[in-house]
Amino acid sequence: MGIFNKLSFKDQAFKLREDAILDAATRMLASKGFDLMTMDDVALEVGISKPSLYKHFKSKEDLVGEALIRLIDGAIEHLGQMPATLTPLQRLSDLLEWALRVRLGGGLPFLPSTSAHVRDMLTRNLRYVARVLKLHQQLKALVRQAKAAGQLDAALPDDVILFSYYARTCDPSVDYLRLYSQLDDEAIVASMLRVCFDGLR
Amino acid sequence: MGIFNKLSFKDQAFKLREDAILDAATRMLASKGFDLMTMDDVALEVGISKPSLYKHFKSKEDLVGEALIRLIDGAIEHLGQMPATLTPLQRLSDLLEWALRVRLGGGLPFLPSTSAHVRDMLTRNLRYVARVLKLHQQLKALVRQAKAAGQLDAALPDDVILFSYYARTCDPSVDYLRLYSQLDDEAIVASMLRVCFDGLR
DNA sequence: GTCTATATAAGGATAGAC
DNA sequence: GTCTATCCTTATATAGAC
Repeated sequence: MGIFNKLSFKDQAFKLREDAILDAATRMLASKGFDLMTMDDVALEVGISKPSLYKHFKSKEDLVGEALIRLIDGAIEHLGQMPATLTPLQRLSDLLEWALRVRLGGGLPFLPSTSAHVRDMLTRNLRYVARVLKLHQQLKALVRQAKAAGQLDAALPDDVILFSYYARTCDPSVDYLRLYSQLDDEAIVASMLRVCFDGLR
Repeated sequence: MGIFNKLSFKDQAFKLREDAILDAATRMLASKGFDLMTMDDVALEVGISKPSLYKHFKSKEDLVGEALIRLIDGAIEHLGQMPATLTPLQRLSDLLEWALRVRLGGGLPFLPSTSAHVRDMLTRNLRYVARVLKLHQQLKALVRQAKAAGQLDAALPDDVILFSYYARTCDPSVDYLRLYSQLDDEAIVASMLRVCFDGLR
């Protein structure tokens, strides 16, 4: 029994450290991007050595994949927690707002991959692809409901709406507005939502 | 006199090769992005050796900067050639359409820098910054005219409109639509324009 | 000015001691 | 399981011959 408790404690500590690693990786991905995030940096930030890091994640690709899976799961969870009273369009808007706030708070956008390298890497990560597909199906259903209710432009193909929607979560204008405009985070979120659904006109 | 002609010929050949290098770099930046574009690849594609490549451009950053300057100049030139009859909004729409077609044809988006690394690099390139600023001023004037004429949402700050506009030229949804939707290039351009100015609603 | 050959540096990944 | 020390590959950049 004592042995089992001891193992359990170890496992708990292991799990805690794993979360710390994922947190650090997420922060660094958000600030520096995939290519400039080094395993040395992550290990240093967490306060462990590189070989220890590799005991948790067998490669950099694996680590990044897990961080993104956690993010997608957060989005799915946020979708599931929404009050039943919201319309499909309100759900889409609410999730985008959530994603923008996560990002402005130092987190990651989903669809972080404007780079073909990262995109290909993620495509080979079957667990990641499965999660993204699950989220994609839920969002596709919302888009169809919103279109049927006249809340989204029915002349636009589903794919166009969905990919444009994803693209807004990783829109570089957020970074530029933060750098070069006087808007605070609240105003940035509000502007992005308005531009997304109502356009520039 | 003969010597001067000879030098002139050499210079011409040098200039031609320089254009070939920039063409190759542009194609590779568009397809692989900054980090995966190697100087070896560029030299190989042009058919010269790496040291020769470094006779033309003193660094990878320099080469990429020149390629992007050429691109921005193309945009400025396209703006200048527009018929005088176009309204400010039509000019903005026309330039975005041009940028999207350039990109779909294997070229580059301006504002290629969703990566902080590339963005910082370009910020240090004063010649590039100067060109971008020139284009930015022209577009800002167009945005203000369009707003005054009621052709753009006056409730949106200029910065929001401008950065969102730039972001549409490098929108990752273009890549995803090409990969995963049935739309041809014409339909993609039309959809992107509609989404940009009228939103998803 | 062009090449072959090489210096140099960064970073992903691991061997082996404890 | 954790560390120190190291390997190995890749890619930028250059030295030096012709």
